[in-house]
Amino acid sequence: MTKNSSESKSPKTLKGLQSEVQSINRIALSVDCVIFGFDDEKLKVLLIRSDLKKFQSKWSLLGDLVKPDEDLQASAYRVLKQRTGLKDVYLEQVHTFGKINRHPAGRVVTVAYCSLINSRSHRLKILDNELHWHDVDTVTELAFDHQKIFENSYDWLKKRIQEHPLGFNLLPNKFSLRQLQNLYEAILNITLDRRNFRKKFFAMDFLIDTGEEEQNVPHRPGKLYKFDYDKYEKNKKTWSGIDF
Amino acid sequence: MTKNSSESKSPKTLKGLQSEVQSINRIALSVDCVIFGFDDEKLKVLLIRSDLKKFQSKWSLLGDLVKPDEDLQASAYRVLKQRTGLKDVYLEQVHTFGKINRHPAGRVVTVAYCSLINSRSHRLKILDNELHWHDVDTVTELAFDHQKIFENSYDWLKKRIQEHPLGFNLLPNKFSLRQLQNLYEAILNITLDRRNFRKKFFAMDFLIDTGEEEQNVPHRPGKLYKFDYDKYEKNKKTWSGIDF
DNA sequence: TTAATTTGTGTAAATAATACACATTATTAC
DNA sequence: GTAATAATGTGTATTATTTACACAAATTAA
Repeated sequence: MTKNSSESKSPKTLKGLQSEVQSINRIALSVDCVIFGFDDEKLKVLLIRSDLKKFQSKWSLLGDLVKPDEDLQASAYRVLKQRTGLKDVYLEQVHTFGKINRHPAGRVVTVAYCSLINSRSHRLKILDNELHWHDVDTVTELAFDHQKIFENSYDWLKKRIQEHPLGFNLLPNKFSLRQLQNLYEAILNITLDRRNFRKKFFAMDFLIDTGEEEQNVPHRPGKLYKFDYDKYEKNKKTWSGIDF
Repeated sequence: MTKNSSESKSPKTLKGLQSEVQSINRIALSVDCVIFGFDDEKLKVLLIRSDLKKFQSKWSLLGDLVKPDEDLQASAYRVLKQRTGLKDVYLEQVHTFGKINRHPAGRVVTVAYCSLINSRSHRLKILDNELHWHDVDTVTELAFDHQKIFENSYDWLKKRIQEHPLGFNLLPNKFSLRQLQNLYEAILNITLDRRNFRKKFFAMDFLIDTGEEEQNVPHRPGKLYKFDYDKYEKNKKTWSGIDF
């Protein structure tokens, strides 16, 4: 194997390295957002029709190229903002996909971000019929390698939500325990015991009783709770080590 | 906000996209490997003196620019191979770091990989005194943003090793349960009950009794075991959802 | 042969997870 | 306005998992 300059062990000048960084060694970098929403008792993911002719009939994740003067995460927030009109939403990096031929237009490495949004608040904004919420269990054959990215992100979410109470990001500010349980059941695709579920969440002690109740339900109304973000942020570290 | 071509919603030709991908929108991409080893009852990480003058006195992770025709993971394997002479080692992507000013030579986005190697097998190869194993608890002030990358990777490892039996990658092919326990204690920085530890590992049923025993120990010799990689691979999916 | 050191093993107690039923509160239909 | 419907709100017994803990056996070194 021949040694090129980047493998050499002699100290480099900053200038030398700069020319390497600015050389042909550059690659297009994109972000793709897997945007989850929860509505109608179902977990949804926001997809757009591919704007590439080759994939005309296929759906794809929302993404864009990262600009050279833009933070990676800022880039993901930009995509979110453009497509949903929302900012200050939950967003977390999941994985980077870099197979050489994953994109037909050339080498594009993409960083996948997972976002959770409360689909009530955004609904207004989506008038574009090229943009659509899909039930997660009907998502198949996305464009590019987006099917794989989606599946990894959904697996990631299933796991992550069992370690951290992220679900609140998918619910309205005030929610009933029934809504919360429906959410968990939809994401994990299981049924849960109501009493044990309630016991578990109360034990976590992140629910604030708003004193309010559900309105206009054809049965006994449930209490409405808020999530105690402050308390969660404070206790987060002592829970479950990792937090990027 | 002005719309540029990548934000337009009209279908694109492949050619149009190609020019975007090949345009100024390109960024230097690197991989950085956090290579863990275990020796002398301590968890170590392999570091190299920064080859950049600005960071002359500082240590850094092992990394290199990704080549345009190289898979991301292949790139990490290349770095590993160059530095340790080892291949077929455990390697997994951890996180991508993309702050604008993280690198003094310009915009470089880096993908961090975590690698676990058995430091016995490699030791031969490391004659370069610019390359050194550091106790993980003495690693401070690495070059670039490598301190952060290291800390995230170490946190990742602590978590990951409690969900998957990765530790075997850090041990010789045949090992005693004491070695295995020392490893877990070193990584997690805790002490464990010997009987419970053994019970737990035997219950997992991934240990193969080799019929051999330790040699030349000044006390009763322990049995030597091998890790059943095949069995682990088969059962992996049914355990713990995610697997990238 | 004795002392020192580490291996190998089981059980009881505490904690966490699961299974399960009925009274209460509201709406709707009659 | 009474009865039927439908969901909320609550506690306990059972099971499974995790933790705490002690002594005999094997080897080396003195």
